[in-house]
Amino acid sequence: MKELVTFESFLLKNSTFDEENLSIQLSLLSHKIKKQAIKKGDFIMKPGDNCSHSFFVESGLLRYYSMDDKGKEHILHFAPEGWILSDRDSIYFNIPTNYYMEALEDSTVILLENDFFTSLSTDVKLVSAFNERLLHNHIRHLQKRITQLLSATAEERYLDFVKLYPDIMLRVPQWMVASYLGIAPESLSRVRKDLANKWKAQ
Amino acid sequence: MKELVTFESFLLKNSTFDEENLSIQLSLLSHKIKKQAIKKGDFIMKPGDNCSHSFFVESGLLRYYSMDDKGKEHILHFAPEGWILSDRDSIYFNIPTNYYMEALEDSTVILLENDFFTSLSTDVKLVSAFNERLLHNHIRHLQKRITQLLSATAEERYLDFVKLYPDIMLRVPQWMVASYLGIAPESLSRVRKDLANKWKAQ
DNA sequence: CGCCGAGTTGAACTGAATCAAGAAACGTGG
DNA sequence: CCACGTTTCTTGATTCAGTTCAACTCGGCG
Repeated sequence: MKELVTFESFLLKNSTFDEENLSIQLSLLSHKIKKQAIKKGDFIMKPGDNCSHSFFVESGLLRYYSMDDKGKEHILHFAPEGWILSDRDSIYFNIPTNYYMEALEDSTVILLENDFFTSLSTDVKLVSAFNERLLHNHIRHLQKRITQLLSATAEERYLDFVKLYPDIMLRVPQWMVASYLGIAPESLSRVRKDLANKWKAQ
Repeated sequence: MKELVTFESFLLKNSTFDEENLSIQLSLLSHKIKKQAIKKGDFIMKPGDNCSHSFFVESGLLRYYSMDDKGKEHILHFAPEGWILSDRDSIYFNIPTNYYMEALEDSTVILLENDFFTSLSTDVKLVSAFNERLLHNHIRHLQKRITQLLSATAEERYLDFVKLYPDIMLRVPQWMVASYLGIAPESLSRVRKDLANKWKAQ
């Protein structure tokens, strides 16, 4: 079990909502905020579902992945505490999702209805600025991933991964990291062995 | 030279702006709307630039690419007429871009200042809805690309490419398509040869 | 005409996948 | 707390998709 990242601190960090007002609003809305405990191995979304909300991960760890026509899993990203998990595509265009969201540890998430943020503040500008920030963060992340997949070798990708998610290597089975990197589990094992040898040789 | 996609029709398709108002607003703003003609081979953005606007491609074709540390180009996407070209990352977080934007044909683009859309309509909700739509389209596109890079072979990627951009294969040198697909130009040549043979054999 | 960039083709090479087998770690029930 | 089966990880041998390098063709263009 890792530290608990409060939803409030997340909102403060990613928006310009006034601190006091936000606190008040959150307590007023407390009955509307639905928390959900998820056991390791459980799914909160599966292909075909029409995704109507996003999830804020308060504690634990989830993964977001798809399955290709050959039955192979591809992990798009991990969502540890403090991250938001959502299929923007499914929500926004109102189409069934192609992705799985699975808990890799016992976790608690906060359900975010689509209209949740608008009820947080009457200031439309603030709300849309906040939403925009989330979208831009998402885009940034995706774009980095593409550049990496286009140009980096298995080893480089692994090193980048460790930088991005320093602790996740310790929290999930290694084959999932391989799935994230888009390489075979055996290859990751070898990459790590080579790096260890290089390290010793120095 | 291909057809000209008007900026107005683009706006109408991607927003809920009222048709008449939009028309009026656009003519009122006509002095603020800057068009730019770009000759084939010219750049409208290079790494290090602080990108302060987006570009709507009215006619012609551009490419958006990066250069890795080994000097290899990677084309993130093409932007034919009717597309918007922007580095969201650079604009939003106000950091220098890592990308090139180059005209592959003589083109005309419309410069979109960051505050342009807000001046289009006083209705904040409409403007932010429009912006959101663009962002979601972008995310959708990026996510597809990642899934594809993770799971598809060179041949599958090429077939997907032809579906997405039916005519671009004819408008740009083949090695650029290879760069978009993340494969060597020789490989693309072979993929196409194999496909041609399969086709004949049927 | 001769040059040059683009595309093709062949041959050798290589990074990573696949297949297979064994070792280690893990969880569960007795 | 141990024993057992299951999953994960490692290692080796082999294969394969795609790269690299080099030679050659073709079409345009000064």
